[in-house]
Amino acid sequence: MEGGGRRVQERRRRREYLLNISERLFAEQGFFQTTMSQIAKESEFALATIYRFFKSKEDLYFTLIEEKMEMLINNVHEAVARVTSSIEEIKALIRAQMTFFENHPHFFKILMTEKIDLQEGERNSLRERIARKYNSYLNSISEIIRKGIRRGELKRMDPRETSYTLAEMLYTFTLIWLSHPGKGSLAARANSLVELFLRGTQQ
Amino acid sequence: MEGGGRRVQERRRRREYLLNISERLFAEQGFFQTTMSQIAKESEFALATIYRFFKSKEDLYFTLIEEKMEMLINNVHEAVARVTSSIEEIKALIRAQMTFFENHPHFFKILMTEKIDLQEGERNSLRERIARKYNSYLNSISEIIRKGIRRGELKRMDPRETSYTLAEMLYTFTLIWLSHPGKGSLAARANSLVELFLRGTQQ
DNA sequence: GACAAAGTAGAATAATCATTCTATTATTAA
DNA sequence: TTAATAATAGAATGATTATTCTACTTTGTC
Repeated sequence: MEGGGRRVQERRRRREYLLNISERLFAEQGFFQTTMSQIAKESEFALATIYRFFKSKEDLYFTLIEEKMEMLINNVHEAVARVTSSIEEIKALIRAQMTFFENHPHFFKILMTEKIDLQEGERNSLRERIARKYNSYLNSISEIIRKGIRRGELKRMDPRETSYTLAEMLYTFTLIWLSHPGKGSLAARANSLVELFLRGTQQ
Repeated sequence: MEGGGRRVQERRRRREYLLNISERLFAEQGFFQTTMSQIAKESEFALATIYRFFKSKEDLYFTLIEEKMEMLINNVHEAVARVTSSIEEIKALIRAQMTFFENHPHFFKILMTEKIDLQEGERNSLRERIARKYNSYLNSISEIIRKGIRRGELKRMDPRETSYTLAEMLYTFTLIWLSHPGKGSLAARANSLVELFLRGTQQ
């Protein structure tokens, strides 16, 4: 990922920059309300230059989602691999994701926007690639839950339903935390979520 | 709501029909990919006729969301009013919503699409009206949670965070249930959700 | 039957964009 | 230096689409 001569590296840097600018605009305004000229203006690239990096607006959009999603999945995998018990795995999973979303709030917003379409199967082939990736991400959460049940650390319940719910709870906490900044640390919220997920709300 | 002469009633019926067709199209294709001509063709109304009922495409879109949201809120309020304990209120809330989404799956899809924008404050004044309504809906859930905590039926926790989470869990269960039809009854799923929310996942 | 209101078809309008094209200007490797 | 490669500005293209307009038809009311 780091290799290549200076030419190649600079090109990669520019591409990265373009992706970041686009990510912000897409997050703030949505796909259809963001125009290519806007991206050109804000990134200070010429319109034609953008098309040297990406085939189309859709290509740009889905590429940025795919690359960030890959980063997220890797982060989660690494964090989970460092611990052993299922409970610890769940905690690691939650913390890794919250940290990632904290550092990439624009991506979080885009992911929340796309989520519903990723679960249903849209015809768009670019979206399908991402949908597959998103599902593999959900499946890896399911796997953790399933293992927890097998080990007797968790109750017997539908692993898919439970893991999707965990993912959504996590999004909710992240959303609230992101939209009310400065109120306590991220880790504190992570612990509340773990509590809620493991032990529920009843007195 | 039922009054008016035949003229008025027929007009209302046509308006209703138009809203239903639009709802389906918006749910299937999203706001920007759905065109007014498409709505005209599918509803068998003339393009100009649609503009007799609604000022603009946005007006049509937001009106349909607002009216359905009002129905949802009313249903939930009525269901909750019939029981007394907090636990029963939560169960009633969950069942009422699931029933509603089961009967209005297109609205559910649209609501999931808009949710993220409703929580952040978009500039659009039509959307703001809905955002207010959506927040009052979330607040009424918060109120139930808060009361449960006060009564000692629920643990002490952040009521807003907890209630938003409950709403999201509910959406998740509904989404899974809707996309895998025929697998057991709705009520059964409602009970699983209640269990998960109240008692958590840990063995 | 005759006037008014509402509905219709379809063209006209006007704006917006994604994408491509052209001609010009750096930048680089040899 | 020089040929090639990439970047640029900005206009041209081509398509789409929300909205309005016009002229015509239906329907209901008196």
